[in-house]
Amino acid sequence: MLSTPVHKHPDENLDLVFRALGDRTRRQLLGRLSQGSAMVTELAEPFDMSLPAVGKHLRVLEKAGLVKRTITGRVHRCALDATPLRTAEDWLAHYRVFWGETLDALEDYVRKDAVGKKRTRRKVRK
Amino acid sequence: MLSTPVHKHPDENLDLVFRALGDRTRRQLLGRLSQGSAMVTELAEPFDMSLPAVGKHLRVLEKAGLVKRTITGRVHRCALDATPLRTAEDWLAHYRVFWGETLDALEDYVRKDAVGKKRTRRKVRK
DNA sequence: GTTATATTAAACCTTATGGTTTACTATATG
DNA sequence: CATATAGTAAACCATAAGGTTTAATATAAC
Repeated sequence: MLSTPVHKHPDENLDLVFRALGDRTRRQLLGRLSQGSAMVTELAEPFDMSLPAVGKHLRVLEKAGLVKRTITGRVHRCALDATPLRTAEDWLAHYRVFWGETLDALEDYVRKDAVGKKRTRRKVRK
Repeated sequence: MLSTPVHKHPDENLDLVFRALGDRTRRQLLGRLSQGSAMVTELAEPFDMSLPAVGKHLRVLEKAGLVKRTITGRVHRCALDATPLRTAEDWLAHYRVFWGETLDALEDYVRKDAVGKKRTRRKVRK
């Protein structure tokens, strides 16, 4: 199965996602995938690294839920699934307050949140 | 020195930050620090883990630039520095487009993409 | 049916991680 | 001075990560 891993601890998911992002190669793979799905060989081509190595990276991304693959015959087509990144960003959002041009950022956040959840606009207190 | 690590590759910084975030304990430490600075013993107290272990986690966070410490006598006071998180969020921001109830976002993306690549509109496969 | 292609599996290596315990150092405090 | 306190250092251990190479597997193409 392995399609969308659901974890007991919600944090476990964050572990997987952040750790998956903690590698340049994997971030590049995601970057590539953000422009469209691709088969493993295609994905591996730009890297100075063996195919199995890239395969492993893809599995890490898959386990983090960031990549979905569809097997058709002998070709595995990989596609980006960004939803876990949203969880990551949600976690980061708590810290936005601490890094600066906070008024804009906060407004931004509120706006997005309001749109996303169809919630009555809250006051920005502070 | 070690105060603010500057890395040759900007990506190296992202590696450190994301990897630092990829551990529950360290995220909890950041959470604690987000409510105010604290000395190492205080930080270690809630964890079922030896003091040196927490010390190591703190050093990981420090190397990622997420924690700053000021030594006064024998006590090391640790404080959150969230600026690297901003970098992380900036990276993530590129993917916001992919996780939304994305009509706006998608439109946004398509517009930007069209401008950027002068490419014929692709199908949104799903 | 044979060969080429796409991909994983397995075995292996090296270094990193996350934890422990047992020193050790330095600063407070009685 | 003697001792408690705050913290790191060092040595050690098990497992995970990131890579390699050499099979092995399955599908496609000739």
